Amino acid sequence: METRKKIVDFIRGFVGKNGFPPSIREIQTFLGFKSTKAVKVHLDEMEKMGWIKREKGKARGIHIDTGIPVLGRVPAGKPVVRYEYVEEYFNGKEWDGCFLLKVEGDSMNGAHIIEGDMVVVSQSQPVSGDVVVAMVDGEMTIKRLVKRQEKYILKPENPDYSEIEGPFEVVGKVIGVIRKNP
Amino acid sequence: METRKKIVDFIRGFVGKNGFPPSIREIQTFLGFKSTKAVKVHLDEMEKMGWIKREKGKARGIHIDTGIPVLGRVPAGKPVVRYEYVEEYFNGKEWDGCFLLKVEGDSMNGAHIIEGDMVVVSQSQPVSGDVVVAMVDGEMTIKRLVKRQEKYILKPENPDYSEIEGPFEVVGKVIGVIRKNP
DNA sequence: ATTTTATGTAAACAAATGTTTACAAGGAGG
DNA sequence: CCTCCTTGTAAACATTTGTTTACATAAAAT
Repeated sequence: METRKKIVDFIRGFVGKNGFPPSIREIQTFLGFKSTKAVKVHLDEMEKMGWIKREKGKARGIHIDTGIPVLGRVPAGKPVVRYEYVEEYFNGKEWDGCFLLKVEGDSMNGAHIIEGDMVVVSQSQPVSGDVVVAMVDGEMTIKRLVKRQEKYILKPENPDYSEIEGPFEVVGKVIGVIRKNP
Repeated sequence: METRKKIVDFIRGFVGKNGFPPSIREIQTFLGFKSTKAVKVHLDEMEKMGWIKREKGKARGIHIDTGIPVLGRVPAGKPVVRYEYVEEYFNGKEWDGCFLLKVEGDSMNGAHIIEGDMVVVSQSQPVSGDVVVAMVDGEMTIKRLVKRQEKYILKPENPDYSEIEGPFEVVGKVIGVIRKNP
């Protein structure tokens, strides 16, 4: 494989495993080089090409996209993860500052949110139509917030459940769903 | 806030923002300290308590759980992210080596996988009953793999679609689902 | 009151790590 | 053949960064 591809792979793996990027000498060792210079030249080039970003002078100051590669349409054949085709990585960065809540019960089945799912909750102001987490009688519940006749109500997506008009407090807005073993 | 809580918060934020952990001196500056010693003592203590892990001697060698905090049942009131209550962080590490595919169409609605979802695909051997990604006629599709009369077929969860018996190749197993704006 | 402990300052020290300079081997192209 | 470019070696150099030693201060414990 081409040296620079090897390097990005190595960095990505290293970060995934250790939580921090490798030093230049660690990359050197991985490549089997006998000097740091060649590695530095490669990194400089890779930075120029936008493959990585760096904090000049800082130890292990490499920024790299991490996360799960999002594959679009792969030109024929099995979609093997080839970084040439990856335009995007999913790493949950858009969910910074949020928290997860595990879903119990089936009241949101209609919205395709099922028991065992984890919902990503953002503590931002929801609007009518949003799925929200609300406190009702000291219990947390996930429902859709709907404005009806100048009043907000909680509407389950499952017709077996009834609407909640009575006092509730919106905790946050559901901006994502994670399911672990479908 | 207590100093050590401040430190974990800072490290977590720093890693989230920069992709690598802070140096001791950067933590020192954040805390407004005038010496690195106090920080080191705190880090030593935090390591002993299992809050963090470290690679001795390595620059920025701090390991810390990152990701989105998973809140269980919070004792009354709004679930504010207080690290005391967090036992778990979601960071997608269990999905290492997988890739994501965007779902088009509604053939998996019955399994609560809908258009726009991203499925996490593992290239491991699926068994009957698993949701899989398969190639049919050069097109990728998501269906449930079912064994029927000693033969494997692809079964959509949506009754509007028909089963596929004819030649197909299983690409991988769907082991997770991510939905961005429910 | 005295000791102990926790926490921090001050100043060096040593190791890890990024950077630079000088040079060599090999291939591409004129 | 010769030059240019790429890629790598070799050896320092400079900065960043973890570690250590000696001491100060305040609160808690005895």
